[in-house]
Amino acid sequence: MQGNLRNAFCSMELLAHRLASMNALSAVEWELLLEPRHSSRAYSAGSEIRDPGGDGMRQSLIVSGWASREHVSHSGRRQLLSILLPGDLIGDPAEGHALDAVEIVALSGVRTIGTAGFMSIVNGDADRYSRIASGLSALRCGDETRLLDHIVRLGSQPAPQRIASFVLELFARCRVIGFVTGSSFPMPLTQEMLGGALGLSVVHVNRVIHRLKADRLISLQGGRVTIDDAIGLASLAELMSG
Amino acid sequence: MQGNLRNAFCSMELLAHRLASMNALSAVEWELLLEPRHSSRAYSAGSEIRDPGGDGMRQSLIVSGWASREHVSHSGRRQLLSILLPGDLIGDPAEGHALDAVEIVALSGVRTIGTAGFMSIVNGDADRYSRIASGLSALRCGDETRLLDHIVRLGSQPAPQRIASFVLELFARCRVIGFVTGSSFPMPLTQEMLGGALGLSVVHVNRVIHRLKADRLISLQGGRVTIDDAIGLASLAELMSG
DNA sequence: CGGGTGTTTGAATGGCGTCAAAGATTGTGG
DNA sequence: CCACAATCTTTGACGCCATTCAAACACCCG
Repeated sequence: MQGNLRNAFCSMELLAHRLASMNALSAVEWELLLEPRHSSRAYSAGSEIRDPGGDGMRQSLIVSGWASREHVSHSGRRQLLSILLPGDLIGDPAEGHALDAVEIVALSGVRTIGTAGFMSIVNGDADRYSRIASGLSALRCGDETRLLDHIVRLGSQPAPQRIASFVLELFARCRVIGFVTGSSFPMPLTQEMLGGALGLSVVHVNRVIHRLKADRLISLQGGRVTIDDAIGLASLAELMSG
Repeated sequence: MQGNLRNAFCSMELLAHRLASMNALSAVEWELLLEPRHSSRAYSAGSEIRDPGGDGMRQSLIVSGWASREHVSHSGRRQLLSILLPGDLIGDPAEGHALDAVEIVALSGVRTIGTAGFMSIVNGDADRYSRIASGLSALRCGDETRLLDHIVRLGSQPAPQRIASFVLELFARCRVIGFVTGSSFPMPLTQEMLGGALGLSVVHVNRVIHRLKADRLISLQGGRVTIDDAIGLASLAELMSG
């Protein structure tokens, strides 16, 4: 994987690895996935990831950077509905999934590649690309699971548990895409973004994080999280799919 | 519709009306939908709606009563993820939708009819039943939208707004299935269930409801909600799909 | 070096949960 | 039909979790 990292910014490598880890892929499928793409696009932190020309560019794959689906309420409050990592897919708003109709914002600098062509190829030959297709639907299912987890977090957990379970979710997702070194992973989220996702104020996020650090559960530095006590953190989090 | 209500307990009439209101259905599709079913099953309040024999009986349609998808955390706290009304579908847990893998509990007495056979007929002849199929996928999309709304509620709204937007959601859903008379509709939910759905304690639900009544926004009596000031309630709720 | 963004801390307020107990309602069996 | 149990609703008191306001502090970048 080391050598392939060079291609990470113009290929679907992360997606391929995620799919392969669920279902062994055929040679033809690998070929389609690793074929170099040229429809890359860059977004600066804070900008919206949209489909400017209606040409399907919203249907894409995140190859680097973090983004989030979010809802801005009438009062101006921002609720982050879900976090998008490298290797995550952004679907077509017109395709009948509510998740894909929501505004998507780049949280850090983000680079994407279009997947409209790829998707139509996969859907056009259901036999040849059956493993990819089933893998894609499994990824969707994972998105839905995270949505449910988030409801449980917001509805029934106090702030420390919310943050703990959220960090563990991000940890697990980063592990799958190979972003974990040791027991630490990058988390380019400001405390304001964390608050926006978890329904907490910036101030309180800060205080709770400090408590978690004081309890030697996690450490934070330079945009990286280190999980110092995985067992303790997990027993604090106690979430459904944890 | 009056005369058909007699059949409501052994047919898919409510579902048919929901589908027809989105997409005009062909005669053949109407025929399939209104064909009498015999796989009815009854659940008492509080019992779990499951698939006892693995014979697909979990895949069903609610014809009467209310149910909820819920998650019971390790500490015993119950979080209601979504409410299921008559005319709502329960999917197959093995079919790749996280929502259908969650425990479902009857909130009141519930009657269902199996839909496994129906679904395989629809999926087996995509041309003949295309409007039904697209309608079913639209219903799924609506489920997903409600999930997102719920995240916004739990994450960014104080108790009065949560209850207001929740009541308005139920009102809109009841209207579609013809359960609204005047500006009131049945709501067989205890305040404890409301709290479980909205992430609030029973006591606080009670207090906030009283405030809403004092403000002449809603009234409650005999398991029915009456919306006294729709505009005021909506302006309080301020939700994304409201 | 200065400005902007993000982090940290304090103090005060209030929303909401918890505990406890008393009505009100429903349903059930004698 | 009444008595009783069980469930649900309502109310008060109290305390904590979390928000808000405010300001100081660190960091990054031009």
